[in-house]
Amino acid sequence: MILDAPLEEHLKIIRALSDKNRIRIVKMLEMKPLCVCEITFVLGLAASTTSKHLSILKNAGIIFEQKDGKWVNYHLNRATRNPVLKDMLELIGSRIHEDPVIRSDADKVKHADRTEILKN
Amino acid sequence: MILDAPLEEHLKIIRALSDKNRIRIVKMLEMKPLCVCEITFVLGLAASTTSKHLSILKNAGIIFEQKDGKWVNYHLNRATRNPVLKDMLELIGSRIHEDPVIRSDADKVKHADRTEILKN
DNA sequence: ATATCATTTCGATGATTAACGAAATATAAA
DNA sequence: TTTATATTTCGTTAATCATCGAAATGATAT
Repeated sequence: MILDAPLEEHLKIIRALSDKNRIRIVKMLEMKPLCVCEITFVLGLAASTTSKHLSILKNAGIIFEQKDGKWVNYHLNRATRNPVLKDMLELIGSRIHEDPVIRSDADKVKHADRTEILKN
Repeated sequence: MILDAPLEEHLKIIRALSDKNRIRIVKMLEMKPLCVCEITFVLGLAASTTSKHLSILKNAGIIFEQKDGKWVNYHLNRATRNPVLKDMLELIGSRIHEDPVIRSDADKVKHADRTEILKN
């Protein structure tokens, strides 16, 4: 895809990643694909808010969705050919592991599956 | 500098670079140090607005200032030891040259010095 | 078909932010 | 010491944005 406004395309990606909750989502999806309800559970937001964040990330090409019946699973777009996105994902992937919020999120992702969430 | 909240520090840098005019500033400073009035001239903003953008970039460690009499020259912080900033500067530096806005800015930076600006 | 559950869309609200012009600050020139 | 110039600070305004809850949509299970 050749663009005549690379700056705008850069900004779309950078702005999508300029929000704390959206970075948390990306870090969670690094572990494995997750459905909206799992992400909502970990972030502690309203489902509609999570959905909005996901649409922003999807729109920037950072994640993609895969429907599975009632659920919509979101995946990190690791296979992107967009070099800017590639670089940004690498940056985020390699340098934020030790943050306490990210650690705590990772723990929740590990020990809570979608069936368990449904009980609450 | 060791941080206990790497996520917040990342966000400070990413958010500083999530604005079109601030990316334009960074791209201009890649060429050479510039004073506020030169940057203001190229961006076509109020001087106070430019000053605010510069303070955000400075606060994120992306640029630094050097006073020269009446003028304040801003420099790109190329020598940073912050790996996130290093990566972000590389990303912006290597991939946005062909944008028409950036090209036009570069042209203005090349052909207009601060003495010429003062005439307007 | 009806009820239930997951997700998205919509409309409203509060917070953040980019922008401006005017006033304050700082430095240099006359 | 005035005057002029460069920059920053301040207060305001308009736009953007994150958030919520309610309603709409889509899919499964009863």
